[in-house]
Amino acid sequence: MPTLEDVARVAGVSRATVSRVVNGKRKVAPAVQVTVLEAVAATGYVPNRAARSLVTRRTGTVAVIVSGAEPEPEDDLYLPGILADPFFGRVVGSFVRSLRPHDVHPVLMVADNDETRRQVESYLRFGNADGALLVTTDADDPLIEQLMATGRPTVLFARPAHPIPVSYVDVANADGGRLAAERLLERGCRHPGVVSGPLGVPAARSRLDGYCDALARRGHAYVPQVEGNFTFESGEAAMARLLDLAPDVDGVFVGNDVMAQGAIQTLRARGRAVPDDVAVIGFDDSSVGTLSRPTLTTVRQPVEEMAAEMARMLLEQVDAGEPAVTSAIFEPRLVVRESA
Amino acid sequence: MPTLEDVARVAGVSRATVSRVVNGKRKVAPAVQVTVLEAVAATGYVPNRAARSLVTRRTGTVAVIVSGAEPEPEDDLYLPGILADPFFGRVVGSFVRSLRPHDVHPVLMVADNDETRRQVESYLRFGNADGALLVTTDADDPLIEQLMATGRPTVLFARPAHPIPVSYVDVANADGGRLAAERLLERGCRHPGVVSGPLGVPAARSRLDGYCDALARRGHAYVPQVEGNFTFESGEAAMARLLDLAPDVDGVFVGNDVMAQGAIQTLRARGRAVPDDVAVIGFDDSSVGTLSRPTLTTVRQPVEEMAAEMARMLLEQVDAGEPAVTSAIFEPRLVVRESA
DNA sequence: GTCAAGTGGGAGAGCGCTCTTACCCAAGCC
DNA sequence: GGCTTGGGTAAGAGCGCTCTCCCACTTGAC
Repeated sequence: MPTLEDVARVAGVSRATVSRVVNGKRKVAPAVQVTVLEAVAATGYVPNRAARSLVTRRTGTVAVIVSGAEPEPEDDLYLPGILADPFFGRVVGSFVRSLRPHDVHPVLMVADNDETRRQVESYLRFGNADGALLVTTDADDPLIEQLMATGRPTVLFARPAHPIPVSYVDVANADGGRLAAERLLERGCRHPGVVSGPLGVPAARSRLDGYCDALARRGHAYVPQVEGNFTFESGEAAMARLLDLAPDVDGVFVGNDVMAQGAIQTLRARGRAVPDDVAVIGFDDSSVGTLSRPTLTTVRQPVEEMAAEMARMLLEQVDAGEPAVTSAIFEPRLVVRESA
Repeated sequence: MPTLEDVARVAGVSRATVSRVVNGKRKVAPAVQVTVLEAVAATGYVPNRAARSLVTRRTGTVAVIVSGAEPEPEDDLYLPGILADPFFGRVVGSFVRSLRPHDVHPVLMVADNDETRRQVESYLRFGNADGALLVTTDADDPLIEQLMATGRPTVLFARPAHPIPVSYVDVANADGGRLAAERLLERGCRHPGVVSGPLGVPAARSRLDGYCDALARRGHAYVPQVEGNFTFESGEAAMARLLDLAPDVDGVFVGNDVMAQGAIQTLRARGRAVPDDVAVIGFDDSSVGTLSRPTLTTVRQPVEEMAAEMARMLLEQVDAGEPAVTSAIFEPRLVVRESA
């Protein structure tokens, strides 16, 4: 494995000069630069990350932390639900793509209990990664505070539940609700209803509020509303309750796609055609929406763009050498398919 | 940040002794050991990975490589399909869990074209990771050979298409086909058919063969058979062809769950009740199977266990200091739900 | 022509760790 | 009693890199 020393010898200059050329730090005479570059090519030199990291205090890696409540020991699957969600892969894939051009690599960590949270914190505190990208299912995850305490740059996916000086990206959830409302009205729905996510989750609340606001502006003072918990089964059950509450409902906005599938199932079971009798709009544009019929009209978060922005923010902070507090909010988009 | 030096000073011994205690390499007098351990606790010392890695030539990280054909620039999603598959998260989550107790961390890399494959190879070749865990959708991925060439330990998920001296884990695909056949016969199916995956894919072929073999043993000399390509749409289309080919079919084994969803959709559209008129069995136990009605009976790969075994194999090879060639085959399990 | 300022390159000191070598000292042996 | 033996510790040499001096040289102004 060739070292700086080897390159220096071949190029007939000192180690320091080679280092300067490789890192482009200080001015080097063009002629020397060419010689060095040739020597690098000739020897096949690649900098040793460990050695560089030892002196620069930079690792060239960032931690991608997947966090959330401890999983239930259901079946033989012992992982936080988010890992089994296609959303996870989309986010992570986008991270990889965004970091690669900067020669930064993501180290994956899972934090699902106090012990693992502590490990993650210590990993960062001791400089094993230059920063953290946190994807958590829990808007007031204790890990957020712990990461702040390490002093490393950190960027979250989704706004934290409580005000904390930390960077994040998020989608304009309320606007998503508004898009759904407008679409339903446009289709001619006269009796819109809603199946919201758990109202303790800020995102779920915003989607609901945006939806109801938009409807109120068009004269719908009262919107029958039931609450689910983002699972298929809760979607089935919530839809059943909604039908009991408002039998004449002809359009439903559902807090996420998985629940929307459940809702459609209930509608089918009760003999209501989708979208002709009842139109359904989901949220997320997860792949389940295209793997069933009717295909699901949904509100899409630009997940890949959001993840790319997280990476960009983080690298900026890492370069600056200290955490900053910024945010970016992305506009959701209505993806019209068959269900509404 | 405390260093070995600091600990040594507090404990009143030399750096070397502290190092010995921390790494448990050579015998140290019990009394001294206690003193050192106390000093470690008092200072909050944690070894610096970069410094250690510089001298040991070990990084304490392994590359988790997701590979496959270059994705189509469809919509604004530019990622290999596998990343958006829940399967990916299950595998990766299991890696993290298995590596963590050994203080090894996974670095995620995506290789989807020649350029990125080259980068991954170079990353490993230059010792930035101690080994590689490869999850590829392409059984004769060129990356396999490239990884072998780096001389780093490598373990694959799924047997490579061509004989190559490399370690892998796999599921007994043929046994999965057999399980499906037995289940259908047990239900009383008289006219079993099959929608296979692409026959160029070894796993798809084995599933088909296992299924047909088991049926042949029970007198079903001829099994109507059509081919799909693992997508929902191809499942819909293949099922339609199968119905045309064999209108009396009353049980179908489908090469994966996503196609099975498509098949069920076609059956429903043609007025065949599932499972009463036609029973359907999928393969994978992906989450889509529980997000629709009827829920899908399927053949489950023990993905988490398989991934854990990959990690175990890799660590063993890393410890041994050189690649080895071993394999482990896991038995699939039938998960009986509503569709068969 | 002289001197100050500016520019490019070299020397060398570490970064924090491991590991080999050498040393010390107590116990065992003839 | 002097010697070996061997466990246990200290000393110090790097691992490959960056970065801060510092020196040599060029340039421009007076």
